[in-house]
Amino acid sequence: MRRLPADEGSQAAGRVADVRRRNLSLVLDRIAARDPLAPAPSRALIAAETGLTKASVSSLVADLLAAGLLTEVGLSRDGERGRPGVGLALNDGLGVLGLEINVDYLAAGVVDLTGRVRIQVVEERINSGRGPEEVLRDLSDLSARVLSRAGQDGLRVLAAGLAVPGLVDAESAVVLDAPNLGWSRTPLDLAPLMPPGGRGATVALSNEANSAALAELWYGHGPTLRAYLFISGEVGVGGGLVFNGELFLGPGGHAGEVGHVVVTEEGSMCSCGGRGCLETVAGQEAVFAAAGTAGSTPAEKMERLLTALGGGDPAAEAAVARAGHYLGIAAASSARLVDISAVVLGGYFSRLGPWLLPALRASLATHAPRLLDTADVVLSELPQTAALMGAAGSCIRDVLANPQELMEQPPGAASAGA
Amino acid sequence: MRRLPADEGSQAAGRVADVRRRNLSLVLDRIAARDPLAPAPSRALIAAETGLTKASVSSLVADLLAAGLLTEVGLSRDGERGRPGVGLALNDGLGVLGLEINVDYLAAGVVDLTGRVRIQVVEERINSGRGPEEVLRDLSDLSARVLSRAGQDGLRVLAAGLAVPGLVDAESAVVLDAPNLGWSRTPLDLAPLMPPGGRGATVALSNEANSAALAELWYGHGPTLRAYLFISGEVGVGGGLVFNGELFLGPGGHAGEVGHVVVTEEGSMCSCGGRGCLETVAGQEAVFAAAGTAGSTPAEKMERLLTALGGGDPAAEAAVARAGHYLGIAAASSARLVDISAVVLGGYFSRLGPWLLPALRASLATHAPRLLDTADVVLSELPQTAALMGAAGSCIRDVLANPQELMEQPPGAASAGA
DNA sequence: CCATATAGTTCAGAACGAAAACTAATTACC
DNA sequence: GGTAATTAGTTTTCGTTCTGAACTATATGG
Repeated sequence: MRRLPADEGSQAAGRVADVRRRNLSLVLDRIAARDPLAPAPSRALIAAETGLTKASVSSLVADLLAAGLLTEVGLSRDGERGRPGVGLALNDGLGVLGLEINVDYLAAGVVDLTGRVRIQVVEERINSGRGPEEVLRDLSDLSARVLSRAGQDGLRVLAAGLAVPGLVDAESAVVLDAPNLGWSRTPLDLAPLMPPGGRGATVALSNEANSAALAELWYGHGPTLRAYLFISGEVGVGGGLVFNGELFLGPGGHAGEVGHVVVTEEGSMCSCGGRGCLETVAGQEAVFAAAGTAGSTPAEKMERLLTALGGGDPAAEAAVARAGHYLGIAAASSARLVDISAVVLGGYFSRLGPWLLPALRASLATHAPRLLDTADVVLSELPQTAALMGAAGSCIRDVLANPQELMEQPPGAASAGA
Repeated sequence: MRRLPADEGSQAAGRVADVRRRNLSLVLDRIAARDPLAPAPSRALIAAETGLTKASVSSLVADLLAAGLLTEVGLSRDGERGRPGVGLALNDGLGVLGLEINVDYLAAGVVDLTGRVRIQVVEERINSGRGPEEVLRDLSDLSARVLSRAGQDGLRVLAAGLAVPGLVDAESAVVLDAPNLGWSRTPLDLAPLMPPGGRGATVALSNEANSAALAELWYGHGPTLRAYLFISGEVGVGGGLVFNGELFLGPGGHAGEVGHVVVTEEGSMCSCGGRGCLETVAGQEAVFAAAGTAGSTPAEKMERLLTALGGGDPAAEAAVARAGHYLGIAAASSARLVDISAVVLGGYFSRLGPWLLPALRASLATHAPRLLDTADVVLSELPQTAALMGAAGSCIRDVLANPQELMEQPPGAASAGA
């Protein structure tokens, strides 16, 4: 019986040092997970929460302070007796660069370790049909502007992430298929986008819907949901599956493509070559066509559709309800296959909520009756640049999960790029 | 922003001893993953494969030998120069009990640590409609017979697993919903089924399709597949998702319910209360009805259907092709949502292969055109009791993953149950 | 001022894997 | 047959990490 190579090396030998890495990350997580309004946790509190001894936490915190990841923020007085604890917080002088290429805009921003978007620039620009070199040049300019402002604000930028509207291979930084940009099997030269002095070798490439799903996890409804399917309505219909606080990418990295779930047997041809995909009945083009919405750009059509809906236009209402119906079918199937307990609608779906949700809920009730007892359908409340926030957030999680990489070189030493 | 309780304690503090547990398990895995025909690996080989030092492997193996999990099996001569290594193998005097309750039979068996089914008894008996006490009593008798034979064969039985055709809550040993048995929210008293002297507190309860999917992983096509959806055709249609050598249960433990993926908008009512579920068009009843197959039991109908198919009966062929068509739609949707690269058909589907596969492949080609380039549709070759093997296999994996539990008490000491 | 309570540090101890030196067992070659 | 070469496995020493207990530090309450 032949076995796959992946079978062999899947597990690495455990070393004593791994325990340190895990516990460093554990301490950081306890501090990062804290509600910003709550008082900053002390060493003693972290010890009690994690099960580590006070001695261990002191040692771990000392390392993290030395690495510059944490800062001590005064005494935490709770009015109790005894020595007050010293509050610990993530160093908000550290941040990561988030980048986004979308069909009709480019965006760059810096998010600090606490998750606050400190700097953000969006540039409207139709990118569909433009070549990757051209687009990356523009993005690089935007990035340079943002990084310059970050320097002025005293922010050290550690890593960078880029979200694009298409399937990607993150390892090799290749856009496998981005029909709405017209890119296919397009390798991206991301090295020039890497902020100087950043740790790690390159910019993390991700799918836009996946990143938006993660933004929802960290900055949106995520903390109240255990498992959800994020459905992103842009020109195409993308998605992301989040389970237990983690994005589920699947073995090949392409999970969550809910836009190509089959929802109707006799559907029209999809850009993926299939038939009956959700995208063919709930994508922007399909809805605009069904509603009879005219306009020169997607944004313009969207405004007109909203106007028509506001005015009670029956064709518009029917078109959106039809999209909701099929979204419900896709959600029902997804819930059964992967056991999600919520659906979050993002992108243009979130603006259509009042007209979309009734049909979606009715459809769910028909096709997965008991699901609505425990599951929820909610609208995303994140801004347009959710994908940027998610791409940055991934980098932040990465830093917090591997703090030792920052500890090897003293925080003052700026690396000299080759 | 409210956070879920699960958010808090999800990570446990790392301890130095965890490294030991992980490495013990790593060594066991290297030995267990070995092809039974290949020579038994030596300490030195394991060291080279795992990246551990020879000293560490020696120490780990010494513990595992002392715990009775491993045995030394003579010298491994490869004709090379140098001192020959001592072959290491799993102790085949240790086994686990696998149990299965199905609609028309009960089964019990003992599988040893190497994965060989050493003892197995199947008792045909229609269980639908019978109460759980009655069924468990019969199963207990069967189990006692099997355990007695195991004792005669010198097999020590460490743990037990039970597969049932329905949704389960494994933690609380409750069958949430097993429509084909007529059980709903039925707690099972599994303590009496636990083999005396076994480690662990109770019998692991699992879903039959999930367990069959795991049996496929360990004893069927699994080793050659990276990620697959197992679709089990019994009275109902069940399923299991396997990624990277692990069953994906989803956050609530109910993932893989492919039988209730929506494949047709205007389908008939399903037992789950929904409409258009795969089960309503590819379940046994639907296919028998469409084919016009008569008979008093499902097994009898199945034989007649196969006879009709063998004779070229157009109604039978059309009925099975129709099932294949909808299986293809479900597979296409699943592939997009969770990025599987193969579909394995089990249960009664595997016997219908020649008539099912062409329609299934055609349907996949229509709805997910590029998928067949990289993905595969294969038939399970496992016996009827695949779920039993999978339930036992889970227990074996559990033992191999936590060998320290066996090391605390010397192998001779039989525990006295309360 | 002193008892009490809580926060945080220091230090010895145990568990573990890494590295290197060592012993053991076999083959190749003269 | 004897010796060098080669590979397997063990022993010893060391560094890392967490734990637990003792200790210091800093607050409140009378």
